[in-house]
Amino acid sequence: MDEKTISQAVIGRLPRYYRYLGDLKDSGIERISSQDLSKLMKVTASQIRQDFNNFGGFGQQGYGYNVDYLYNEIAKILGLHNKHNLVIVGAGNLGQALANYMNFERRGFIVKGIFDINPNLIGKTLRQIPVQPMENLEEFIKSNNIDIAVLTIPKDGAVKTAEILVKCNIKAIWNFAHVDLNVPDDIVVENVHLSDSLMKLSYGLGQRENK
Amino acid sequence: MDEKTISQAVIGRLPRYYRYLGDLKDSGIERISSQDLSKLMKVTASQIRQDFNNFGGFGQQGYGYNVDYLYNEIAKILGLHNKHNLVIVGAGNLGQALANYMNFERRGFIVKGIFDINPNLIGKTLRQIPVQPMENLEEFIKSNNIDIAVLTIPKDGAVKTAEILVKCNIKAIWNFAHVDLNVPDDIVVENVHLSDSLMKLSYGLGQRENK
DNA sequence: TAGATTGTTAATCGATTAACAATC
DNA sequence: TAGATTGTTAATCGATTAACAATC
Repeated sequence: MDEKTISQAVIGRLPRYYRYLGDLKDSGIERISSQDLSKLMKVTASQIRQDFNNFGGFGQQGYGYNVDYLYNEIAKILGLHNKHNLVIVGAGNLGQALANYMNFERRGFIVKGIFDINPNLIGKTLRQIPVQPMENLEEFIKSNNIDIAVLTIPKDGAVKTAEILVKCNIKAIWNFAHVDLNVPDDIVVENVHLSDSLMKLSYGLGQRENK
Repeated sequence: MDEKTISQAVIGRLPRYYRYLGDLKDSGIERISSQDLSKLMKVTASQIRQDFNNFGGFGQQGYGYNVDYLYNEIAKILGLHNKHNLVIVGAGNLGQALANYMNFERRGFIVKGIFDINPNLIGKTLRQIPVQPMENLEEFIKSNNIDIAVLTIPKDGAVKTAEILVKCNIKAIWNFAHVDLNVPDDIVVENVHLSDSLMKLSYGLGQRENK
């Protein structure tokens, strides 16, 4: 059941829809029209209807969209009901922050292992999980059914680690290193380039001054 | 000197160009053609030339682009030579991670203050900077020439804090909370929605299974 | 000068918005 | 039934790619 592929633009908007629908659900709102949602989210109603229709009609004429149903359908599209084992590579501040802050477990992402190169961190535990030395990574991924690696280490380490991950047939990499990883096409890579984001902010500040 | 406004698509690509040019510079490479850069970055040479021409011609026919010059011009466009004072609101793991990991100072972003609501954190220091209670925030921003607030607190706190920030005439907000902040147009907001990113990765994994 | 490569115009492609018929 | 609102087609807009003349 491989329907026509959906554009990245659409996929990129789904999490935001999901967030708003979750809020509506929490406020006990049962149904919403594309027009009302459009006002709330500051996008066009046309875009909302087009986006949802990529997946084949979640609404009903004259009624709108059922919030609960739509919320759930988007979760399905995004694969949020699936469970995935993951490892965090890099137990520094950022790795720790993600482990604590992301609520991975609640979202179906199970943190199975944490790895670091720094001997001072090894053996410490983060949310009950002991930090292991990098040498264990390859073996651990292979024998623990790990789908995802979160890379929260500096760029040189990240490139090297990515090579190991490829060897282990990792399925996805959530990459926080400031580098583009060169991995085969069938590995899902999602980049979070924080410094890129900060540079965009810097640009915005510059424009602001010019006015 | 307010030239025609540049599309977000172009601005969004500049940090990546900047990163690659920095690497080329570090490897001692002096000049590069759009074609060679295109191979390296996996974008079309046409796009590269179009992008740069938005700002008016950084290259030279028959030669290409001077790496050092281009690197510097992009830095200027992004406003990376400017200095900005900032505060971090939220001294939890993520706030700490950013303070340590982002190398703010090296990039012209000066961390002037750190704030938190948690009494256990107040008084502790992060890179020589004491964590202050939230009550001090408003006064501190006004009297310390703060341009940017980094929001690393949960969503309810973030919305409330944004209101305070607006009152203080903050110029920009780097928002890590999972919520869209509703602030006046002249405030630059750059969002980092980590959970959105993770959902996109989840979608990618789902697609992968279907093949 | 000849070769290389940009700057820039024109063509194409894709994404967004508008409009409206279908239908609840 | 009449009113509301979707699903979907058509029109518009903007971004990307291709092509080539200008020029170093």
